[in-house]
Amino acid sequence: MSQQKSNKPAPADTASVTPRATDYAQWYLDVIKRADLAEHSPVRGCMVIKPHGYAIWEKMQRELDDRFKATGHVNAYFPLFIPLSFLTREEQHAAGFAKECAVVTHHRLKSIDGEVVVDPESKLEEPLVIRPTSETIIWAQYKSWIQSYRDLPILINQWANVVRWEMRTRLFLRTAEFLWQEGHTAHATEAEAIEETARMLDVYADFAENVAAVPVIKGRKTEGERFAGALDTLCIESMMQDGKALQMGTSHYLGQNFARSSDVTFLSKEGKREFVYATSWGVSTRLVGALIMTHSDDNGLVLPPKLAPIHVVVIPIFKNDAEKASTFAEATKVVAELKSQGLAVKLDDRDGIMPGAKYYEWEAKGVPIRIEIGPKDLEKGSLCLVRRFVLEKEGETDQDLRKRRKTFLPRAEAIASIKPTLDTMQRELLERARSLRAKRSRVINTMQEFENFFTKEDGGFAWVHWAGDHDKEDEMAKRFETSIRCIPFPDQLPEDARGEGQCILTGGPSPQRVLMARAY
RNA sequence: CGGGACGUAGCGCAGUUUGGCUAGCGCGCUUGGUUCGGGACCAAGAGGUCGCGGGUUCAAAUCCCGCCGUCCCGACCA
Repeated sequence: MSQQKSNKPAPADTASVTPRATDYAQWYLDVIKRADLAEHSPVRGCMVIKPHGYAIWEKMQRELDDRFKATGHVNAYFPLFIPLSFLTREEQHAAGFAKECAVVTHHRLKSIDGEVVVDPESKLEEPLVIRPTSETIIWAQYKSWIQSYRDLPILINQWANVVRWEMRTRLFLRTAEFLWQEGHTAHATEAEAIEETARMLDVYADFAENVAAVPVIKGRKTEGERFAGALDTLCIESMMQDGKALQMGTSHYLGQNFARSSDVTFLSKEGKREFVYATSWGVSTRLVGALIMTHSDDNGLVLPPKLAPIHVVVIPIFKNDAEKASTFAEATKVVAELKSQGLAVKLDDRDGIMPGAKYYEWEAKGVPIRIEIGPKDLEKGSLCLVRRFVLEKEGETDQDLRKRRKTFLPRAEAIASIKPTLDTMQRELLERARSLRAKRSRVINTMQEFENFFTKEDGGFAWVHWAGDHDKEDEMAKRFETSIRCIPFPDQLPEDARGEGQCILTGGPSPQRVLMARAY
């Protein structure tokens, strides 16, 4: 954890790779700032996503969008404003979002004595809610699109912003306005909709693990944590470096609730009039927060290569004009060769900045590989490759770690090694996150163990048998600040956590363990 | 929305208790020179509605009132 006295961070030598939980919130903000990802806007609870942060989100969008297309979905766009009466059609849904809605009530301003105010004359007949999610407005539209089973399924995704007026906000994790994608599908049968719900959860899990290198537990929310208006909410849960859980994505089976409240019916093959079955699913810019809290270290952001807007940064090193000319010439060539391999490469040709300063800067931004090109490399026909991170070895000092990140290779070999190295880094990040999660996961059989785990020890993921009801869940939440993150699918349980047992609270029979943890 | 802390140059802060000279410091920025393989140095320079509004006073960054914002802790949550 770097203690910053000025805006110059502590030297990397003093850094530890896994930040301590107590300072975690501060560390998190520090990484965001140093990586230049985002900042608070003067607008209440809102975030400005800066170019580097947005570039990462764009990479995520593309990876997700490709997967949506591959599973037959198409993109569309629906309005930002939801008439109040639409939102309240589905009772539970409205109740769930009631406390966090921004509402537009007027449509005009007026100048009174040189001061611009809301014109009271311009009051809307019906208030417009700024979408906290789009189920209601989309289903109002689907009504006119669906008459026959031949119109189904509708498999639509929307990339949009939504607003939820949260009391307390944190950059990327919870902001008043956030960017996301929301899929809204309509089906003729229950089975098809349920299948879609599971399919999209798998898409999210695939993205999380194979692109973001964030290992996830797939499971089902308890009744209390279920999406407002859904019959079933599936989710992926991941563990951050401080042991807390983060919900990374949800996929809801909505049954016929929204079809019923918007009166969307169709004629089946058999000529029967039925309500349409629905799903919705979404992930948000919170994923960027997950990325930061899963991989980064005290030197700043660490990006999985698949989400890195820049794969390689090339830094020429020189002492005089002659050296500058020769190293730049070589650097330019190297950049071109790497680009022709389809890599995103940046040449840092800024003048008057010490090479060391550049190293720190690009490391803070999470660029996976740095290539240094100096006179010695030109002489030897070699390149100096430095990886953003390598897997730590037991008892290794920061100095050793740093040395091990650096390799000198003959030029051709170096250039050929970039892609495989990126692949390795991608794999190792997932591996590292998995092993951290394993270290902080515990099969727990008694309340005493549970209490120790979350009060005396650092806590993490607790696998416990649970048969308590809703109130008992709240009780646990009050006592330990933990919640049931999900009821995992059976194949998601660690080997030693499988099978039936007794509830740690009531002693009643429990068919399987659930995942309990503190959460963001 | 409740409890706490804070708001002074792009960033980090001192100054506020006890009102008083032209509002300071470090980093960053600009220019020139020397530097350049892990955060350079010297010199000169630019940069301020002291969060906003009102009040007290000969005089307010400093005292009083109101508002706004940020962070931390609760309740709410992707």
